Amino acid sequence: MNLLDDLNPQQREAVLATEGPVLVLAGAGTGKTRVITYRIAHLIEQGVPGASILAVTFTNKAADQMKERVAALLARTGRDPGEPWISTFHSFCARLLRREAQRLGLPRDFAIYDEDDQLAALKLALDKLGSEETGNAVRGLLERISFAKNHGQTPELLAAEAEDENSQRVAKVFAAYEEVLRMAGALDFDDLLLRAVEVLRRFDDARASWAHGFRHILVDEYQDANRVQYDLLGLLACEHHNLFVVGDEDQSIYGWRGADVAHILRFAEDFPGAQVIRLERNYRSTQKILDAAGGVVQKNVRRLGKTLTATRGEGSNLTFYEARDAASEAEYVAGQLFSLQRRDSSARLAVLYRTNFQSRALEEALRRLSLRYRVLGGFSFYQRAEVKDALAYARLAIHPHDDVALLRVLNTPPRGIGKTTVETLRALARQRGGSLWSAIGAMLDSPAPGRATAPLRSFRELIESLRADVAELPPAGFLKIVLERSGYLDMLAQRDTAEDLARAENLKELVNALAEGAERGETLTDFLDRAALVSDADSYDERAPITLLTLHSAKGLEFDHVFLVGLEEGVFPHSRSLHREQDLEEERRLCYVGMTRAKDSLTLTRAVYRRFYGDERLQGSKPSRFLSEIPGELVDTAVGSLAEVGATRRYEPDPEYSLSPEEFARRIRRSSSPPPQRPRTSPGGAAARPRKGDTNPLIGVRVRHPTYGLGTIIGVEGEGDDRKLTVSFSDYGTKMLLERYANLERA
DNA sequence: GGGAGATTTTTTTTT
DNA sequence: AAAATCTCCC
Repeated sequence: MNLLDDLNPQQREAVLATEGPVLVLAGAGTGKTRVITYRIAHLIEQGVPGASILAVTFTNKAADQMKERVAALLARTGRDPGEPWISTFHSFCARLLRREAQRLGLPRDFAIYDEDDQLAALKLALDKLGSEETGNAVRGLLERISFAKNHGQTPELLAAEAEDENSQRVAKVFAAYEEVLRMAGALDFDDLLLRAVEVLRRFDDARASWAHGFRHILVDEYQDANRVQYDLLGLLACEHHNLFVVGDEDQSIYGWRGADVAHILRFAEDFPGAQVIRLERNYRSTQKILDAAGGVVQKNVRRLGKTLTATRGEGSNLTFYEARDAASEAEYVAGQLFSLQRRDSSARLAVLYRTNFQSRALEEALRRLSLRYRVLGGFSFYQRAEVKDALAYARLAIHPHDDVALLRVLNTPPRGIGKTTVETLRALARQRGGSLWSAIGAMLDSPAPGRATAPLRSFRELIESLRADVAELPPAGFLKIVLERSGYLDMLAQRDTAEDLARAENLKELVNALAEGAERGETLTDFLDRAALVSDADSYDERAPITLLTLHSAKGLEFDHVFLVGLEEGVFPHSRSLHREQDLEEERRLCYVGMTRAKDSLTLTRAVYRRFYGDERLQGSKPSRFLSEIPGELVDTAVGSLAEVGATRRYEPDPEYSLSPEEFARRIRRSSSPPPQRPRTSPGGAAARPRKGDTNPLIGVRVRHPTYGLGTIIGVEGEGDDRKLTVSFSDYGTKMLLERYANLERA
């Protein structure tokens, strides 16, 4: 049986072009993964050893899927798949670094810091600098550091070119952060890529041997490559030049993580002699869905452009539903899911949204109808506190100078080492320029015994004993000992709530997972790597009848019927993308990705009013601009929808909004467009009627702000110079302003 | 040192 | 609304 018979002419061309650089521009649903997997199978069939093939993806999900499919194809042809390297960029780099770590002076068993760890490390760094930053600012700093790293910056470089005080500070924090990681023997996600590139750049023999080893390199979703990943590919392909990349510039949705569409746009210049093959036959969606999605993304400027042709026929129109609020939006979606499922119990259905918080309303509605569903995202197993605690003990046993891990478990379970002691230890560590672990040693060696001496001593003994065991025992056995000796299980048993029971169960699960891993030959370090590198999206279960997921995690998946919810300005496109054209283009691509997940039907919904941050007020919204970018003739309005798709109705934020659904719908119908204007509010006017207990006459006053425009005062706090006003703006949501600075005028 | 209660923050998207 | 963080008191 010939594999090539399964492919169309362009796909076949891509599979057969085995020499030199190749760029496959593959629109959504055109068989991108198919081309990669068939190519791998074809190469192996041609006698290329599996181990000389490297295929990289961005997600574990994609990597797993690819492995499975390649194995299935080769089983068909009766070939032994050998061991092609199929993994994500990050786990490939981790693997490379495990072999090459010593060259860089890294411990062989370096830890991998996930985002939580990074944040904790950054806080430690800030603490060392005596900084006061909290929550918000810390995240921002981490982003800046990551950005710097991904653009080839070091703390020194950054400091050298810093022009203002702020940049100077970032450079300083960056340096302190790097020092925390260095001392902990840890690498963050960015480091994995950077350090792998460093090895290949600095050591000719290393580069020669890795580049020699991979005769064929294949890359999925090339549009998501950032600069470091691009560099890595260049280095790995430097000998054989057989670099095969597949991507779609219209599906580049990771710009915020450093992905640069430019890489795919100029592949042919970067790799001279590259062949470019286009796949434009779409096997997934109906033509109407493709045209609708195309209509949106066509508004983008930075793209190569392509037209997808459906092989599955025209299909039916999209559906639009405008609901009153998030709850009724969810109710509508749930109802539709219910009847779709009734019609065809094997149909695979999905609800896509921009941000995770939108899942809550949907979940409630689904549960009311007793629909079974899965939510992608949220807490993954490895992110649970108890799992992270257990793994932190393991990390400490391997590398006790890991401050982040140490702080995590120092007093978990409670053993009498509280804030004061931790502060003392931190001070000591700072002063000695060492880790907290060595500070514990120093403290215990000093003559003056304090209140925490005994607990610290027993903690030290605990970790020492685990250090001795970690080398001796199999991973699962070791973890069991960790849980017993640390008193973690006792703590859970003692508290004995339902939650603790579940935690204990999870830990059992973790021990099992380690045992299973060990059967596959995984070491404890391998397991820790995997725990750090898996993501929520990897738990995707193909058989689940209904899946709720974000647009980002939907990439690469397909469903029979798709519901895209929350199509409102500020939600999707996201409010933080509204002010930069390039961000908007990315949102538009995200919309394209979401729409093209659908095979048979696509329903778009939005809520007129939505609640944010558990605010008691509902915020009015404008329909997402994407709705008006879809050719109108492709969309039908659902029965019961409050408005047609094209209606550019505009709603004021409505602080006192409290109409019944019926009354609400009636008013909207009556005043079709223009919107249901509240009577102009004035102090004391009917519409400005304050809520109970609120007597401040300013409430309800309409004001104008120089940048935010028109708004309504909905809250007053404080007196005189420090008076703070909460104002609800039509286009910018609710803001808290210091009256003194806000420059407000009565409207 | 620890916990209860108050206060503040969170909402992009992921390896 | 829920989670994270802070504050205060025993």
